[in-house]
Amino acid sequence: MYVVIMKEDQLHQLIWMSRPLMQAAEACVEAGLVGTNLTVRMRAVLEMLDKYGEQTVPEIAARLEIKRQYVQVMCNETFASGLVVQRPNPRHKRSPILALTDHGRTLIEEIISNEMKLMEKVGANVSSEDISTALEVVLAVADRLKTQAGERA
Amino acid sequence: MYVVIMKEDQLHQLIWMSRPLMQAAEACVEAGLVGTNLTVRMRAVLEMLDKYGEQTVPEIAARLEIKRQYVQVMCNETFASGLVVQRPNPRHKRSPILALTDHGRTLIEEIISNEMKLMEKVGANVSSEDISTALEVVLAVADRLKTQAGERA
DNA sequence: CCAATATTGACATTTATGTTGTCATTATGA
DNA sequence: TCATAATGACAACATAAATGTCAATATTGG
Repeated sequence: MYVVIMKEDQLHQLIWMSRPLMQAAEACVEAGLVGTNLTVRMRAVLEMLDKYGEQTVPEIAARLEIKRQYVQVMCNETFASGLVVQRPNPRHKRSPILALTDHGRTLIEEIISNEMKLMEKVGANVSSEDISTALEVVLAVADRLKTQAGERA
Repeated sequence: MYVVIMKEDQLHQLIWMSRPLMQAAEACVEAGLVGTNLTVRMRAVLEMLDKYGEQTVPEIAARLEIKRQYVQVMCNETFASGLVVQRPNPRHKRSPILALTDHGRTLIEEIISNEMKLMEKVGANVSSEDISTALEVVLAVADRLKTQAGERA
């Protein structure tokens, strides 16, 4: 007898795998941070600055989709570490632009480079095509779910 | 000029989509619980009982991969709601087996059925094949990441 | 059968990751 | 210029979960 696994069941399963996936990913990131004096949230700030360039606290908050008040705390910590400098913001005098120092850039790029090496291992026996497909699916599904969640709220 | 997006970058992106995906999914689940007097964690307990049959608190904890002490709290709440009964456990006298009441079963199956309807919407323009592929990729990646995280710790 | 060991429920404390609310201080823009 | 918005700073709260501990059983190897 065939057991037909319906599309909806698979989608449900896919979506609920996101939690263990995230937890495993965070555990790996955390492991990669040992010895750097960085916390996961400081790493997140550095990553945003490296990926999208220098920016203000509210901008980072928008990208991370978490409240600016909390991002403020994260950024203050990161600033205190000396990996980031505050530069005057021509667009808003009270809100400095955060930028990586050389040390900060070197550090975050090294961390991300190590994470990429981990990605090589993790994706070793999965084809590029399948990863592309998976990414497309997940992006589409996340987008739809967000819309739905927004509508119901 | 072509911009070649490397496999590793896509995998990295896929993995980090798990956070927003999870958040959107949880928001949808929460929205579906309005009017039921259920919390998200009570729903999780009911789902485990519906999916894997009657079981004890430590068993549920193992499946959810969270500490038994917290699952105990979740289960006590659920028990208090009357959606679950405690049955004597022949294998361990201090640890009763939790089982859904008829009302509990009806309720959780209705909730999940509604979630499945949401899945239909969300997956409307994604093919079954692509969803299968995505699920396989995500399962494989999560598994590998867990192994990695375990090894480093 | 009994002693050593493990399991479980119950409870208290602590931590991590945020959210929400508020205030004073600027900035901005009509 | 004046109403409104944005920002940083701070406090309070919420939630999910980990951690530690205890007493009461249960289980199991000798």
